[in-house]
Amino acid sequence: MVFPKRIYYGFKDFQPSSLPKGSRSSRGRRAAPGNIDRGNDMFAFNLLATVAGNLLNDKETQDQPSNLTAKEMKSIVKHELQNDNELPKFEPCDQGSCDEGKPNCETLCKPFISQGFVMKDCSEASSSVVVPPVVAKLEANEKSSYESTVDTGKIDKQASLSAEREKDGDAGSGNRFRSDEIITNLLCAEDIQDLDLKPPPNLVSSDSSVELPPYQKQNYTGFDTSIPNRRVDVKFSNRYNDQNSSRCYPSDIINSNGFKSQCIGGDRKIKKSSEAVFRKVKTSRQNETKCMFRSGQMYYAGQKIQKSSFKRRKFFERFTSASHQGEMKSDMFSMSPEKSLKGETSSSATALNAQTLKLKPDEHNVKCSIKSFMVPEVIINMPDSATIGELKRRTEDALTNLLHYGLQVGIALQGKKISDDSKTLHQIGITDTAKFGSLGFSLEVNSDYQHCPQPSDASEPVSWFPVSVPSDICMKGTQEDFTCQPDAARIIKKPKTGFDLFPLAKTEMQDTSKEDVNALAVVPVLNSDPLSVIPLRKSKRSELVQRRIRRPFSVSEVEALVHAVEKLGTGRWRDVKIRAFDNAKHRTYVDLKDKWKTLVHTARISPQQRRGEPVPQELLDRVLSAHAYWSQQQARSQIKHEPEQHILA
DNA sequence: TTTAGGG
DNA sequence: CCCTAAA
Repeated sequence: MVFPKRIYYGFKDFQPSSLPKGSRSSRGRRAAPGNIDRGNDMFAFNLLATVAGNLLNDKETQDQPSNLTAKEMKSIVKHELQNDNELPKFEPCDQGSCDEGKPNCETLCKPFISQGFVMKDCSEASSSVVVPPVVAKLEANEKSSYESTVDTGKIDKQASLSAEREKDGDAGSGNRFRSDEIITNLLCAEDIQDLDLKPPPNLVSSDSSVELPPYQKQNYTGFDTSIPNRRVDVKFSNRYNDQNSSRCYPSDIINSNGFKSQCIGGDRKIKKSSEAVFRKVKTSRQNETKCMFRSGQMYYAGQKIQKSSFKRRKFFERFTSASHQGEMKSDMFSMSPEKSLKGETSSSATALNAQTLKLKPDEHNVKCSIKSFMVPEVIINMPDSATIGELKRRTEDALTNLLHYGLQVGIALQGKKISDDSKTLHQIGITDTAKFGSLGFSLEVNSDYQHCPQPSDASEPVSWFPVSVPSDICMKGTQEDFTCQPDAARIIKKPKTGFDLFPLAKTEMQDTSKEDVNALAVVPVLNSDPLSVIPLRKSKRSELVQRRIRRPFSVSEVEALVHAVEKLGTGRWRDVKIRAFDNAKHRTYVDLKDKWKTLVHTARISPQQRRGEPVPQELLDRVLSAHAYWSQQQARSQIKHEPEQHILA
């Protein structure tokens, strides 16, 4: 997967009068396309996209044998995500677009965010004020140059798509402007401050609900030439308008964290199009507002982009039609069927793939290239005095956290979710005959997120630490709402990357209520539709429930377990749990029972056969003796009771 | 829900 | 760790 390391933003004067007055139903979660909410998804999305894009890193292609099961594929993808050691770098206002000598972009952006960026109060939106969307568009300033980068066989297709793009572009030309302008706008603090972000009267709503735009539809075109250097970008366009855009990432822009990319014609500016809808809501708590990020798409750039181009394709209908309300629309990604000779692996295949997926003779290879991910809805609660930088880091925290614990990978084929993880790619039809672009990846919230460790969890490694920023982060899942105990998310795991939380300014810390200081709370998104609140495990998609992460027992845990079992015996796992693991929320009594089972087994095998962290022999001896003792007790009690029952009978 | 045991 | 019959 390859994502741009930086995303550029530009602000364009909004045009309140031209904004349609959207209907605002009480349910309000899904607004009709084209309503007043259009626009600001872009910013929200890009915030997320940038973070996630960086998190996801450059896992560009994956060579998968076609007998790989969907489950395995998901596992691999997730593994890729989680193994990404790159520091998330969150740059909603890209430094790269700020010329030297200019004030830093956080300062520039602050007036923007303080005026209109923050939009929604999750809890009580007694009245809402709709802020006109601030539209940012970065338009392609080249489209002809890219043809040379793609296989000739695809030229025709691209040409036709180009034509379509032109057509659509004209339709939306009113909002388009050149990237140069955008960047200029972005860089001019005065301009930003001069923006009149006050909403027009007709956009003030007293409705108690806030209407949110539906998930963005995506138009996607991607041509994977299977030649990294000739990789062609995909393009997304949100549903609000079908304007096209394309982008090119000059090396000096994209380069970040060692990520090198090249762009022929490096003087050209990045091109991209997206929107974001922001709304402002009066909140009960003054000085605090919440950012609500709707899901969006991530843009990506190939590692060695030489040209970029956008073609369009009506692609999302499949997804939307097949999608359940509240379900995150599938992402796009392309797959290029690719036959592999025996033992041949793609040079871009990751080490993981290389060692995990050994191709058998005559096995077909399927090359998967993830083009983008959609990010589940995230709501971030923070004071409006916060700067963009804080928002960035807050979002980083949230996404980092979610990537570690809350996200799983979903796979869809032609818009239809693949629910059977055991099916192989071949069985599903993802083989030679796979149609280009028919496979979708998505990031989803997994139900086990509620199992995130708690501060009281004594068995948790010290790497758990309280988040030092006050924030509430709501996240809406893909298929199901997920909930997390409020304090369950007050800690996040410090990434191995050494990613540090930003220190909040003292003044701001003081302004924040104590209750919030250590809260990185994942709170359930209020769902106005009770019918949609369906327990995950009881849904038909139960197959999608992610397996809990493996958490090997530490020696100290084993010690506690052995001690408890010595005391209580082997048939009272609930008591063992309460006695020794009451504060280890991730250890269920079933887990303890299973662990005991494996301990007994471990104790019986030779030390050479044992794996994992070695358990002291002393403990294993105690396991055996305790097991023997309680087995005997159990047998005795049966002998003792059976006659009684016989007598009673 | 908890136990017990196979997968 | 998961799944689930049985209690």
